[in-house]
Amino acid sequence: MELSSTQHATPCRDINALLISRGVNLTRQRRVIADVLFARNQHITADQLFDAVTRAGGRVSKATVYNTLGLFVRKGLVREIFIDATRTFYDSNTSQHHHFYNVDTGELTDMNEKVAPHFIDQDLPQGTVLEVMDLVIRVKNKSPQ
Amino acid sequence: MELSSTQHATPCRDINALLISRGVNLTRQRRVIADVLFARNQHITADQLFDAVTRAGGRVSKATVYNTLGLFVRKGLVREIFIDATRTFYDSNTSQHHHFYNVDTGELTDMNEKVAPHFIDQDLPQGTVLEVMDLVIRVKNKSPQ
DNA sequence: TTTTAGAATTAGACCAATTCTAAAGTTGGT
DNA sequence: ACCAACTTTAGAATTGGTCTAATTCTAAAA
Repeated sequence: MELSSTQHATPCRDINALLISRGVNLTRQRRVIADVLFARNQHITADQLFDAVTRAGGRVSKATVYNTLGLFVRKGLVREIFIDATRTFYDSNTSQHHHFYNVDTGELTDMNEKVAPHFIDQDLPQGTVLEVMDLVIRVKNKSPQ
Repeated sequence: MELSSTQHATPCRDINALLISRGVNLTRQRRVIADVLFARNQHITADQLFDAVTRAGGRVSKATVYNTLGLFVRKGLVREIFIDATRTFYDSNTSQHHHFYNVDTGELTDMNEKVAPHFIDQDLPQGTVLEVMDLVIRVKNKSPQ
């Protein structure tokens, strides 16, 4: 176990336990991906995650990053946020919350609980149940007027 | 002006006026695209729109469909809805409303006004103004118990 | 330990949606 | 009619992501 740079002091044991508790089989690749991903709450693209994992010295292919993110989404470990056709983010914070997206800067930020809408999550279309509620408020920089 | 099939009895004059009023220069291609698009309220992909325009006898390239949709979005004539990395819909109804997306059927439907959330659209991040609020509630078919 | 079967990983081919390019065609103002 | 600016076009290129088939790993049994 050659984990040289210990810049993110994530308790390895906890992440292993987390993965196992969600029915994810452990592999070296999944561990290093999870280490980087869950080091902190963040919004990250598959590509950025691949870079981050690579920089952290974990040798993992891009396909595995995609596979693993897909798996983590299915297991409820991360949330997928579709911003547009070329921007899919993964949010390491799965608690129910919403987002601001700044179209000028490309920045994605969490919405304060207080600002978030209150919903009647009944009244869904006949014969359907809620999967996930995605609210993205697109904002732009105030023009310097 | 060889408009053979008049299946959608959209008043041509109104659509022309609409485009002009939004600062869109008129061309044959933009007219036929608008005719098909605004024939009714609908959620349509660029590809579906290309097919529909082609079926209606309007000879327009796919690049023009993309260009024109982009233009119409910028001019506030249609709304862009990003469902995932491979599904971008264009909504010919620009009035403020939200959507249900059925992940099983791929169906996108309008949310009833009464169900929609009520927002405080203040409290946006510092220095930003609202661009557009995108709420997509993803639902799935109720499993047959 | 070895074996084994299923699961996971990989590189690279592939795919679909979209954008780009540069040449040709339109348009509206004069 | 003429011109400059704008628009359209086909096809190439790009991008984000998925698929494939061969290889490697894992964990449990022998």
